[in-house]
Amino acid sequence: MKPRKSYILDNQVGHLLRKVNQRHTGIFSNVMRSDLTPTRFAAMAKLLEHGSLSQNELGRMTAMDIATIKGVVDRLRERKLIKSKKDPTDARRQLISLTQKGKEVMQDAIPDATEVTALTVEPLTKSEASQLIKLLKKIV
Amino acid sequence: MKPRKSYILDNQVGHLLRKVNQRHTGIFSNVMRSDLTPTRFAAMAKLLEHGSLSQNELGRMTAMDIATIKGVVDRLRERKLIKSKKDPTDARRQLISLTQKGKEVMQDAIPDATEVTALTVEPLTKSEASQLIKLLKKIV
DNA sequence: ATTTCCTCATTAGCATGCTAATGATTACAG
DNA sequence: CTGTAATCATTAGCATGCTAATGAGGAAAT
Repeated sequence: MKPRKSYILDNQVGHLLRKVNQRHTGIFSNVMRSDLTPTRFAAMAKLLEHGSLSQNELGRMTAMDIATIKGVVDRLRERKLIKSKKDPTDARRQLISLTQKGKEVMQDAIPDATEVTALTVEPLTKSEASQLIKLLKKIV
Repeated sequence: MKPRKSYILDNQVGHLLRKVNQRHTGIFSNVMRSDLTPTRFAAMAKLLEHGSLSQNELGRMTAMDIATIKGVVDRLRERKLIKSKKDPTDARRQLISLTQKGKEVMQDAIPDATEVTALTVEPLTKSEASQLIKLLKKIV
């Protein structure tokens, strides 16, 4: 009879991912000087790159469903980091873009985010870090 | 002058971790037949292993802060999967343990969870999967 | 032009996850 | 023994993240 392997929670990929993710968001909130969370930053980074996007497009690019991105957009708009207006060519869409203040915030935030990444993989060698990224990309 | 490397969100470890985590929780909710989320399952797995724990201990073992574990414990108790009683030797503590129903649920849930892990790393070779776990453990 | 289908956005509800404030109890130092 | 510190649990508030239901608007076929 084959003995059942015991289930060790701390060896499971899912549990490890959750914990590593916690570590990352902790580092993020320590290092980031602006009032940005990882998701807010992600949204703004995509807006910086693409200029103007609908909420749906922004959600897809940042891997947030439409309900989640709406909350993020609402809070960024409250803080005057983004603005939205009706798409003149499609009345269903809200076109979102960075405000001037939003662009300025991103100038500081991007170096901070770069440091967050460095600190997150700090226990790894350079080669291990790029291996990790390679493996993560493979299972995204 | 050194040109600043452009910031590509999709290359950042944090963003990748968030997306891989999403993938994992999606797989989890598809595969798991019981009404369990990853955190509920984690709590029950630790209780199965250790028998009886205070909320604080359970939180530490599952990497949940005390506010989060309380919500999880409340919902598991509502579903009669765990029970809690005052610690007779320390009036501050709530001792949590699995109910009989909770133990039975875990008998099905553990094989499901094992499959969740397998599906999550399914795009990787065996060697890549264990490399990933090794790297994640190193930065937890 | 009408029907049908698809897309976009909003909303409600539930769950996870954090900080901070509070109160109760225990442990420890003097 | 008493005052102080530490631990445990609860609560409130904010943010992320999902599903499901709804409604408004656009696209395509006949």
